[in-house]
Amino acid sequence: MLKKNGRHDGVAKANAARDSDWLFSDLNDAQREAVVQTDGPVLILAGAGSGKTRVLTYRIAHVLANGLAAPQEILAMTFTNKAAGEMRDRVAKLVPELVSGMWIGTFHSLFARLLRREGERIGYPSNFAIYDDSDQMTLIKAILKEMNLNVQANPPRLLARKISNAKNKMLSPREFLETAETPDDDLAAQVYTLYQNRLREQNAMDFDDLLLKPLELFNSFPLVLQFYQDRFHYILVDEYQDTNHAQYLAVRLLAQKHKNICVVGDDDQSIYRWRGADLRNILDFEHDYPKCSMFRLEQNYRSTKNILAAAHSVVKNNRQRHSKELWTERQQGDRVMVYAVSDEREEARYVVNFINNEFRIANRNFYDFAILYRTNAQSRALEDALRVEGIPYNIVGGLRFYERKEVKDVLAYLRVLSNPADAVNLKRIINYPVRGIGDATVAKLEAFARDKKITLFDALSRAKEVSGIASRTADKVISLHNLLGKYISLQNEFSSAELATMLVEELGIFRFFKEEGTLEAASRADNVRELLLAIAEFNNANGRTTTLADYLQQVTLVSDIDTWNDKSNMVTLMTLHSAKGLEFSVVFITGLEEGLFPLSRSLDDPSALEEERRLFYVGATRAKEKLYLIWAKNRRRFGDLPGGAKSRFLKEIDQRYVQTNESRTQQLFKKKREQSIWEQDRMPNYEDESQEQIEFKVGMRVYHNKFGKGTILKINSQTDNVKLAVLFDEEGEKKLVLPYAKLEIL
DNA sequence: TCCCACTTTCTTTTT
DNA sequence: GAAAGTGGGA
Repeated sequence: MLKKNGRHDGVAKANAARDSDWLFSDLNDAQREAVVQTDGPVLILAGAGSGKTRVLTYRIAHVLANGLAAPQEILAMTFTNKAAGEMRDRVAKLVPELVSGMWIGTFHSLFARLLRREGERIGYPSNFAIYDDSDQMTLIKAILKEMNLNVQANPPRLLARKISNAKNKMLSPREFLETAETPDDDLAAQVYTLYQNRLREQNAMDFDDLLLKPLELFNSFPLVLQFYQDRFHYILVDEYQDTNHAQYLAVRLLAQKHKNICVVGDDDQSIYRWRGADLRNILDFEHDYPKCSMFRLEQNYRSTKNILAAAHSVVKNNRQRHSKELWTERQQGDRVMVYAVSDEREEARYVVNFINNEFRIANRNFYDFAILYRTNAQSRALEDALRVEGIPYNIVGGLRFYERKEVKDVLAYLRVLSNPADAVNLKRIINYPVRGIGDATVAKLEAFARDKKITLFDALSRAKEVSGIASRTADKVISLHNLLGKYISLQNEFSSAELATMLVEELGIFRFFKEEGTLEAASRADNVRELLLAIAEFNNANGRTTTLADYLQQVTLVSDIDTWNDKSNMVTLMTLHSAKGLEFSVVFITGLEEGLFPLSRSLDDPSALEEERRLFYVGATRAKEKLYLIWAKNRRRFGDLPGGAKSRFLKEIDQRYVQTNESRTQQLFKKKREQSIWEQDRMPNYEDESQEQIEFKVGMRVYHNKFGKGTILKINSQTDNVKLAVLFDEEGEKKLVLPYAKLEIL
C-alpha cells in the first residue's frame, strides 16, 4: 500500500485521457506490463508490499480510460469491504467520471446482490436473511434439541464446522451422508440435512450459501449465467490465494465468455485454509488457463532489507510454494529485534517501553505502531499496559458492536420484520422484553407450525388453535403477532431508521433500561441509541429507497477490519489475520511461543504448520521500518501457566538479520546458572513472586482495581483455585478467584 | 415461567 | 474473569 507517498498527487491530476501519463509515471516495468495486458487470463504473483492493489486499480482505470469496457462491465472481487472501498476510491482518483456502475465488492456482498436479483428462481425471495455464526449456532442447537440429542455430547461448534467443510467441498447433505465414514460424520450429515431444510424454510442463507447458491443458480438456469457472462467483460480477483472451491468455480464460470480474468495473489500469504481456501487455485492457475499471461511483482516498496530478508528466511522453509524472493531498493534498516520476556505482563510492559522509546528516538505518531497477536484473547494484558501508560489504542476485533446482546435484540426484531420466516430471530425476541411466552409455549407453537407446514410466524396468529396453550398465553402470542404485523406493513411507509426508532419506543426498551438504573443498563441504552444512529446514517448514505434487508446485509457482512479507522492517531492492536494488507512503521509480533504461534493444533499437521509460517510471514512483512518479535517463557492460558518454548519461527530466522537483547531476567538466570552449573536447571517461578497465597487472611484489608477497598470475609482453599469472599466498602460482597483477581494487601 | 446461584467453557484465525 | 449453560426453588 503506497497511500502516503507523494506520487498520488500527480495521479489525481491525470484525467481519463486516452494515453494516460500516469500509466507510465506511477508504475514500474513489471507493474505496467501487468496493467496493459488486458486480453485473456492473467495471473499476477504479487509479493507483500509489491503494489498489487495499485496494479489492480490501474488496470481497471486503464480499461475504462481506453474505452475497452464500460463501468458496469467490470467485476472486481475482494475479501473485505475495506479492500473493495479502497480500490473503488483509487479508481475514482484516476478516472473520476467512470466509476459508478462497477461491481466492486466482497465475494459475499456481490453474490448476495446477485442472489437478491435472481434468487427467486431457486426458491429464495429477495428479502432472504443472512445468518451469521451465532444464528447458525442457535439453529444447530435447536436442531439438536429437536432430534433429542445432547448438546454436550455433540458440540454445536464441531457440527457447524463439519457442515461448513462439507459445503466447502460442495457436498450436498445427501452426498455427505453417503460418504460419512464414522458415526460422528453420520450424525453431522443428519444435522446438515435438517439444517439446510430449516434455512430454506426460513428463507435464510449462511455465509457458505452466499457462495454456493450462485453456482446452483448458474447450473439450473444457464440463461442467467449467460447474462452475467455477457455482462462482465473484465473480471478481477484480489487475494486469489484465499479463494475456496466455490469461489473458484463461480469465477471460472463468469469468465468463460470473455476470458478476461485477472487474478492477483501471493501463495506465501495464504492464511485461510481453515476456511476452505484452496492454495491449488493459485498454484494451478496456469494449468486451468493454459493461455494465461503471468507476471511477477517482486520489488517490495514497503520494508527495509533486514525485515524482508528475515521474513524470507522463515517462509522459505515451506515446501508448498512458488520459490521467489522479494527485493527492495530501500535501506538496510535496523535488525529485527527478538526479545525474551518472563510472562505476558512483562511482554506488555516491554511493548509499551519500546513505543515510548521509539517516540524519543524517532519522530513517530501513535498510528505508526501495530501490535499483532495470534489470538484475540492475548489483547488483554497489552490493553492494560497501554491504559496504564495513557497510550491511545484501538482494537480491531474482539467483541463487536453488533454482537452485543442489546444490539442483537433490536436487530432481531428488524430481521423478523424484514423476513418474517426467520424463526431463529423470532425465537430470540418472542419473550423479549419479557411478555410471559416461555419455552414450553414456543415448543408447542413450533410443533404446530411443523404440523401445519406453516412458518412459526404464521403459527403465532393461530395460537388459539394450538392445544395446550392457555387462553391468556395465546392472547399474548397473538398480540405479539399483531405488533410485528403492524410494523411489517409500516415498512413501505417509513425508512428503516424511522421504523426502528418507533419500534424501540413502542417496546419501551429505553424505559426498561432506565428502571434497571445500573451503569451497565445505561451503557446498553447508549448502544441501542448508537444502533439507531447507525441505521439513520446508512439511510442517509444510501438513500431512502434502501430496504431493511439492505441494511441488515451490510451489518452481517462487515468485518472487523472494515470498521477500523486508520486515520485516527492510535496504536492498533489486532490479530495477524486482520493485519493482512496493512502496513505500519513499527510492528510488534507478540506471543511467539510453540503452542501459541505456531498454535498447538497445527504442530502435528505439516500443512497447518506451513499456514502458521505464512501467517508469520504476513505479520513480519507488515513492518516498514522496525520489527519487534517477542516471546514469553510463561503465559497464562486456560488458567494455568505452561512453560512456553521459543517459537520455531524465531529459530528459523537467519540470525544475521536479528538482534537479540536478552531480557534482564534471562541474564540473571544465565548468571545464576554460570555460578552454580551443577545445580539442577530450573526456570525461575514467577508465580511465586506474584501470588504469595499464604499472605491472605480473613479480616485483612485489600485493594481491587475495579471494586476498590474491602475486607476479606472468607477464604476457601479446598479447590485448586483459592476462592475469597471480600466485603468491599463501595461494591458490597464479591466472590473472587485468587489467580484472576489482582488483589493487593493494604 | 422466572430468577438466582452455581458450573463449565472459553482460546485460533473470519466473510 | 466473562459468558453461557444448567438446575433448583419460588
